[in-house]
Amino acid sequence: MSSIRTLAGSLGLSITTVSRALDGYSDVAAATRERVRKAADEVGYRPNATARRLRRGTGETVAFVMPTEPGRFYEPVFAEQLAAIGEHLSQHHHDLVLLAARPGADEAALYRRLVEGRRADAFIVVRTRRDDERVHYLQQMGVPFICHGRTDSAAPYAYIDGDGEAGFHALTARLIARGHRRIALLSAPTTLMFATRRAAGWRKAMAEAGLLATLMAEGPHTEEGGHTLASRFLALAERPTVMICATDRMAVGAMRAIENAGLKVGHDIAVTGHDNIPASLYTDPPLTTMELPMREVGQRLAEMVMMRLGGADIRDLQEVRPLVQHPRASSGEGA
Amino acid sequence: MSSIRTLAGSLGLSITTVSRALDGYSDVAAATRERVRKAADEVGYRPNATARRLRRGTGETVAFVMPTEPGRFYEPVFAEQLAAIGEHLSQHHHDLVLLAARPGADEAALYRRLVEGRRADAFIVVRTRRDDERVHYLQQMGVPFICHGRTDSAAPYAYIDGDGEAGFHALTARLIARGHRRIALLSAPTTLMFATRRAAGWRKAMAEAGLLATLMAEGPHTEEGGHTLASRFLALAERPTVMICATDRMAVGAMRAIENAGLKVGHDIAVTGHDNIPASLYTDPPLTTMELPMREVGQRLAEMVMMRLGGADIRDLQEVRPLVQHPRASSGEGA
DNA sequence: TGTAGTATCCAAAACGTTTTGGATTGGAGA
DNA sequence: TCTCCAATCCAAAACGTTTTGGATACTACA
Repeated sequence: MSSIRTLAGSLGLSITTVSRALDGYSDVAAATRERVRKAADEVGYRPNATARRLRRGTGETVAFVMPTEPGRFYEPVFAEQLAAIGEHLSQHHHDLVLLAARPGADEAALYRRLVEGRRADAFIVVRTRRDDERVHYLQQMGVPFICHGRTDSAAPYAYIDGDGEAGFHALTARLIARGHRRIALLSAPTTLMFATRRAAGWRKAMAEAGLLATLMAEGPHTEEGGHTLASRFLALAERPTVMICATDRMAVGAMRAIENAGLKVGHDIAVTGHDNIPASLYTDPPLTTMELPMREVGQRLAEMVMMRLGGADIRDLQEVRPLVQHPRASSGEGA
Repeated sequence: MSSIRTLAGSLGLSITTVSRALDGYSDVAAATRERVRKAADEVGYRPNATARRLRRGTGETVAFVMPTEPGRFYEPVFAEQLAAIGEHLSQHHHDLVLLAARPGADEAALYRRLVEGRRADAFIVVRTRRDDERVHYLQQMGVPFICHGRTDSAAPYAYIDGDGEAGFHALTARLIARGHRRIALLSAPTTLMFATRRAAGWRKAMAEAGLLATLMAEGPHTEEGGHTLASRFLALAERPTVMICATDRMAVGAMRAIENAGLKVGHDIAVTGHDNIPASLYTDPPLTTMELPMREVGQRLAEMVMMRLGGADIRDLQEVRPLVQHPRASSGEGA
């Protein structure tokens, strides 16, 4: 029944010695250690994770709560990131537990349940909002966490984020240099931090060129959202010559609206996105975009969680990464 | 320190009574139960999950191992399914732990670690293969699991699957009825069970119409894979008038290859896919596809796992679901 | 020979619950 | 008054580890 007990029994050793042999302590003879290791291998003994966790006082568990909105709103980006996080954490013998909740009451209750029941000893917080109650709560409870994205918190917190502001600034400046003047921004909801940052980059480049940053609208960051906002801009008397979209999914919707209006993307109107989703290479024409490589982010997120759990200082766990630009034909650039 | 102990102490009750009060046993007075409940609420007491699991002997944990291939190969479909599973499991106070491994040695080692260390008491197995060692292993160890997709196992196993065979059969028959004769299949690797099933449906419809099912090629189910296979078919002397793709991502790649060759999708050549990814509505023209709704599958998968853990018979947990067809302009159908 | 030091092992406590098997009390019925 | 039963509570065991604080035997050295 009790696994380490039977193993110890069959070897004529105490469970203490078996435990210490397998953990590589120096106070067990090399010969004994080998004997124990071999026997454990043979019977496929592996310490019961729950018991070890209880004794050690650590759950060895990191929680990832997916924000799910009602309706079709999944983030393709999550899958790749999750795979990277899971892969990396399991190398450190930690489990990634995945939960899902709609932002709001459900989400708050879930966080409380996880923290109070000690079901997770660290969190990864994604899709950060400008005023983010998840961050407030975790700070207040003193639970370690790493954000993917920034927030408007006064107290310091650990994060990794793509430099969306610099990315959109560079993109906008590039397009202005190519002669564009009426540059519209199709933004995601600005309660989301990433949308705010990207908008700031666009606005800054416009200001530097002495252009008015008036052509901005925000909506859901889906194909449909992009389609709706683009249609609105197309109806203008003086329509924009560029539509900068907050995400590739929005850009796909915008491209469709433009073509439906009998115009040619990349010729009559430039379109750009963000994320470099696989399909962006296969739109017609290929979509100009930029990205923060999700595998790397996932891996780094996992590393940062482990460092935080190891006691690393929050201030050493704040990273802003440059985005990789992919200029393509949808903005009259690239191949 | 010890949470239930302090709570009991502050109430002047034994920990037994506190525990039973919170669990709703009938041998504690109604008044006491209320008193305990209120006190627990006030101090935010929640039983330590690890301790409860150890005592109860159940990990309350379901594992989901994502198959990750090297290179860019994420499945957008996973994210939505995972969200649904996570949401549903957590209602039953179970955790979904997410791991990732490349099919092969890594994957086998991971399964062993999970099972032997009792880190999971049930599994969800996705992207099933015709000869699937994960299924063999779990059957042999007697660990409960549910497959998304079928496999060639002799022993019974629990699964939920879309009826890809019927779906591709219906689609092919529909296109034959519209006058098509040279119908090509752009298949995913046939080691994957879903690819085999879909191919079977296509082949059957061709046979019923007395047509030769020779135009078939297989490759990675990505945009690039679809592009490559489509290019190959376009080089044929007598090129196909339909390209049925195993997935929407392949279809997106195929559409691009066709347009690059100066042909018009939906007019010169019909293209179809499978998955109904959000972008499929926004390709030009909109992509004919079909789907097994992932939210429903995720939820059902979670339910089935709970039933299996509750001792339900495997034979009652085998479901094949019809696909929802979405005929659109890429095959000259729909709006 | 005695003693200190080292190498190797182990019994028992602890982690925070749930559950088992009573113990105690008070009231109803004889 | 005594017995029995129901209602309410509780002490202690158990879950399977890890860790603490020795115990034992052997070696080396004086």
